[in-house]
Amino acid sequence: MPELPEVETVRRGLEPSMSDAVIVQADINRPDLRWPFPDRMAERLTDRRVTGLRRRSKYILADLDSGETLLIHLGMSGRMTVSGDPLGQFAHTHPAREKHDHVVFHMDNGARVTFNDPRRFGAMDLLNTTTAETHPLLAKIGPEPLGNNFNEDYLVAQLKSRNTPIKSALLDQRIVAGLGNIYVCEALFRAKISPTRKAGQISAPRIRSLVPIIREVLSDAIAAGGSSLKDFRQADGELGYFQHSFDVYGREDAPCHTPECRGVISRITQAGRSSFYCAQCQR
DNA sequence: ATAGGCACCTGGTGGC
DNA sequence: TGCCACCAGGTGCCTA
Repeated sequence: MPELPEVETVRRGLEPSMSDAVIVQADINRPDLRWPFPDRMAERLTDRRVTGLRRRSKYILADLDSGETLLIHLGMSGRMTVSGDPLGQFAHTHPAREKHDHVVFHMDNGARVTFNDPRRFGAMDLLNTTTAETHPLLAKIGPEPLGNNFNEDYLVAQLKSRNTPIKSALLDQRIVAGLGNIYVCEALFRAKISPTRKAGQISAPRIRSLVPIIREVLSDAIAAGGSSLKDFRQADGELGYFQHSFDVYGREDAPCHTPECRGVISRITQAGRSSFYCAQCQR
């Protein structure tokens, strides 16, 4: 589910409940997600004020007044939802604990933030705020696609000597952060580039064209409140709308959206994952 | 260094 | 209903 736009949507949804609020209780309902939780995680979170909520790639980073930062990754199926009354003005009830509710943060404003993740590919860790960028999970990640360090010259230089399909290259988080299977397919469609084309053999002008397109695809999705598939929900439980805007993802055998194009969308497997594209107009 | 494949885990869907 | 195969948003790790 969660690529950069979904993670950013979740971050924004959590902000009113978590930012500048104190975690008065942390329920840790199992010992691990993808990896074991850090030592004494509940104690290290309890009574800590969240001083800021950031996002880096697909990670949410909650800065704490202890000088530590809580790192959260949603994996494939992770969700974070808010219940209760963040303003703390009214009596309210919280929903019962559900299956796969692995971590629950009780905030001093009355909000409850629940991390639910059936497949448990997600992760949490605690790291020093000042050295967060050197954390093993963050150290090798490339530039933010919506930031200034991701630009045309950079992408051309990165892809120039790559012998891997452009699809795989754009999924490589070391080249650019935050893209996943859906938005790579969508960006390549808008750029009219076949996912099978070797990155290094695509002309510089076409590579350059990918930069504003990637920015646009991600911005559109964030503006729509995230997408992704079937069950993506924003922190307030509302469904994201971008899923209604997919041109290729999940549209196997459906007509190509390019005006005048008579093609239908194909699904192929690359590196074990589905790629959707129009073989007629993506070259 | 780079590229490709597997593993981790659960649930939903569709066919028989 | 039951069983089974296949598919799913990610990414660390291992092997050539």
